[in-house]
Amino acid sequence: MSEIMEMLVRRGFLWQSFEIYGGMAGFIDYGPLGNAVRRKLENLWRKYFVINERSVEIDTPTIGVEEVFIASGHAEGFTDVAIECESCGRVFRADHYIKEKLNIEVDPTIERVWDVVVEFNLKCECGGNFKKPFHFNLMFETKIGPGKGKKGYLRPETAQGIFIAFKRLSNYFRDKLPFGVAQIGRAYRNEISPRQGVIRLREFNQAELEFFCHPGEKKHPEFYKYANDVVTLVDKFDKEHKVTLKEAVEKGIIAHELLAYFIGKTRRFLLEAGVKDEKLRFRQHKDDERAHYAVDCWDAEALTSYGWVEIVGIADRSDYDLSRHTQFSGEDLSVFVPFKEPIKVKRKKVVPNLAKLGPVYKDKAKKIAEELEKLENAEDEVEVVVDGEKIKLSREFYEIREVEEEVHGERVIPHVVEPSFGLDRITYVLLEHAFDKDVVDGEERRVLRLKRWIAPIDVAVLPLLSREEFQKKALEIVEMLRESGIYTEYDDSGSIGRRYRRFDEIGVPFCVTVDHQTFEDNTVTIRDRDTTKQVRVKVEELVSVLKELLNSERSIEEFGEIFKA
RNA sequence: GCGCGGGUAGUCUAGUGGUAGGACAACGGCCUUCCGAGCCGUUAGCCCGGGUUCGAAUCCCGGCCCGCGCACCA
Repeated sequence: MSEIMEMLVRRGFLWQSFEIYGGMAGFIDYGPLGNAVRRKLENLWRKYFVINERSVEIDTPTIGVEEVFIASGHAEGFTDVAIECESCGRVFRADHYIKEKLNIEVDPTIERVWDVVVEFNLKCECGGNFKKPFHFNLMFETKIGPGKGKKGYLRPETAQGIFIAFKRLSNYFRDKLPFGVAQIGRAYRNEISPRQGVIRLREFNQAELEFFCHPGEKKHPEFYKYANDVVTLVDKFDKEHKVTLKEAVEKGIIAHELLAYFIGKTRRFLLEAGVKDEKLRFRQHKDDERAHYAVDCWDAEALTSYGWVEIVGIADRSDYDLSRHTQFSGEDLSVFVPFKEPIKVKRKKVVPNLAKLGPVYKDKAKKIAEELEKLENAEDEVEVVVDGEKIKLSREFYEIREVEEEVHGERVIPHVVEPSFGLDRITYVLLEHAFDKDVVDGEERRVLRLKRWIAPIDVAVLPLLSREEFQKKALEIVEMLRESGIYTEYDDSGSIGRRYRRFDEIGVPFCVTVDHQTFEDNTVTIRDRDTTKQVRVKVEELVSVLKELLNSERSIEEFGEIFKA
């Protein structure tokens, strides 16, 4: 295990789930410290992608009924079977491969595919033999209700819950595009081989924003905020660019402004959380790498000990999901978009001649007229269907007129741009990027240089000596800090140096020490995790000073004289 | 899912068939005027199951987990 993972497990950030039963790959527990970091990260995400966006946050079930994933495309081929070559290792979708090579339609079951492979002695393109076929759908299946139950799946992304509820959400926004809907929650993928610590999990935390826009207006009014940010981009041809987002859009590296906006916003978010700028890049998916729903996709990637790791995916899903759910549910998921000015449109209109229709068709004449009016255009003879009866009408029963009409808007299926964040991976990246060593008084020190605001514990209060009067005073200060909402720990075990190291290792930004001078002038020292320097401040000012320090990256030296013991 | 290598206290590690040992950490005490000090004491371990054997941490089989490579990652 890497040094950082060893520390994270030992000190209570996270560990493997189900340990006492032997563990299970792909699941982790967040311990006291890791949970605090992830929660704080979630709140920062809310600040960026909900509060400071035209967005709302919802919460939908983690189990979805089968229909959802048939429509979304996730279940497609859940009975599909894959075959893997034992010499070159390539994997094929079995039914497709058999159709292509043998022109045989085969039931996609492991048994049938294997029969065919054996019977026809089917080989890989490289000449190698195939191993026994296996299923490759990665969704967890479940049954809803007793008995046979209804088939459901654990969601592989939070996004579908948003698309399903689109009509309600659009109504909430009074059908005004653009708008965003966010969801933070768990998602599940039954990975074949979870690896790399927390990087690939079977149950993981996502924060997703679905930002719905007019297909012709993939822009954002606040793009100017990030337009001049210089970002590292790797395009789908593996070409690296260090350019401003404005240039990237102008040069066509990024397809449109809205994607560029979210790349910029994502970058600012990650930097504020503590991802190192020099270890961050945005990489465009290659054409064969994109998910079935995406037309363009940029990943934020962070450099870690595992290499470059995808931590955010920013995809243009176009109208894929809403169209599919329209098609499968029969509900109209389009939005009426009014034009700024009604436009006048000339078109041909079929006008029934009731004076002729009436005498001939009697009581059916009215219905025939209604059908005629629905027609877009007409030749010299048309056929309409009334009450199941086909009726041919010649030109004398209607006129074709060129008319000018006012059109006030159009119905569009919105497109959606989706920034999707893997919170577990980001949390890990923050911890790894913060993990550091330096030398203090000739001895190596491990220190977790988290941004102050995201540290799981704000302050540790330490009596210099484990004597009763020191402990009593320190505990009074602990109570004072806790009452003011500062997450405070107390520790009187071991020498002062040992305790400083303990809190350095888990990233506590400040230690407050009660020493002899405290009893003379009611002052304590504040020690800075990153520099190990100390300043002396009055106990009365401690809360306000600490709050200011915790909400900024200001130096402790602004708040008191440097104290040298 | 395939191949290779691993799994001994909280962590790191010694132990190739015969009483499971150490270091660090943690906890209690003594000491102690600021950066992993010292002394005394305490807690705590052979991944799980089966087999071979008088006897298994050790050898064999299966499983689980971890690392690396391949594949997968919608």
